[in-house]
Amino acid sequence: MANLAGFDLNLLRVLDALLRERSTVRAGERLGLSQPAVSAALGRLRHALGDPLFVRQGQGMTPSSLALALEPELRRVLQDLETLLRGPGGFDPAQATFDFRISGTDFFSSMLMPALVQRLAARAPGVRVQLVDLVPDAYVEMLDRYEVDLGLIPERDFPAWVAHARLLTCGFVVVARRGHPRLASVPAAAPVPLPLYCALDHVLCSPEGRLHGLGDAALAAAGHRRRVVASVPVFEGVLRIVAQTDLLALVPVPIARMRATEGTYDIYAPPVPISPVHLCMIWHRRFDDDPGHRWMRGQVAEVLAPLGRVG
DNA sequence: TATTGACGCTTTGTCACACC
DNA sequence: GGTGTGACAAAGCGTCAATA
Repeated sequence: MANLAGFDLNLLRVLDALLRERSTVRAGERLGLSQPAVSAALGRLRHALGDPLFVRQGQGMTPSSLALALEPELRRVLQDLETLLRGPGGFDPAQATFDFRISGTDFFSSMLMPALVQRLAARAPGVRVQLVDLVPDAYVEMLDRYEVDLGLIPERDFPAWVAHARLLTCGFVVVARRGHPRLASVPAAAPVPLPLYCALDHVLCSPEGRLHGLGDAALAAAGHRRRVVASVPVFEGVLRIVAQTDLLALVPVPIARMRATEGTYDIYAPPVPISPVHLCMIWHRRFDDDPGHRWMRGQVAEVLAPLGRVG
């Protein structure tokens, strides 16, 4: 392995870009270098670390086991270096250049990303933001493994090393396709009669692929049950299914309202009270005082603030 | 003793091209 | 379509002497 005295630390940025892109062409684009420059840097990395690091496979580069093993620590070191070089309190969004990964459902793809991207373009053009799918039951671990910088999930208990802040409280409504034959006598926005609600089939959004959710718990508390016949991992899919079938769905108020003007479905109140969900952002405490991270948390909170308590 | 400028070597970049 | 390599150019860096 290399020693620090003779090692060019810029090579770590190249290794990071190669691990992210798995291609010398795309790594070059990410770094602002030509493909041959990345190839040469990879050659120097191979020599310094005594490992091939990447082997060519088809039209891309596959990392070696050593490259994969280095990845988490490499990200941490680069993050620390950025923080160090930025200096205390010296964060300037207009000059900042970093990537920020957020994990969340497609709720945030609709309710957060458009406004957030617009903000970044105006205030921090060098910052790139990525919304990545929630990996079921691994939200917290992804923070620890440097796979995401921020998680957007329903509030619950978190480990001590996870910091969190509540963003909004979100109620739920029932949606059904416009012209649903069984709901003709139910006025829009009125509660769906409980017997009818339980008699109809349902679709729900579950990134984990579950066939039960909040609605089932609320019904069970009232001594009733419904039949969920489908689940999809995104709300967009739920709304499309609702619009094209006789299924009902329970969806967050902001999502329902956002698409209501399209006229493909109507909105009703749930037949039983559904406890609102507190959505929060979570991050690793090692980023508590990171100026860039703190600034991004502020932007996310500000974008979602107008939704406030909905429903 | 610290700073500055000249000089030369080394490193790293791009371009063009061969190869897989 | 993508990677690796040779030729060449530019920039960076260390050394050394001159100077304040």
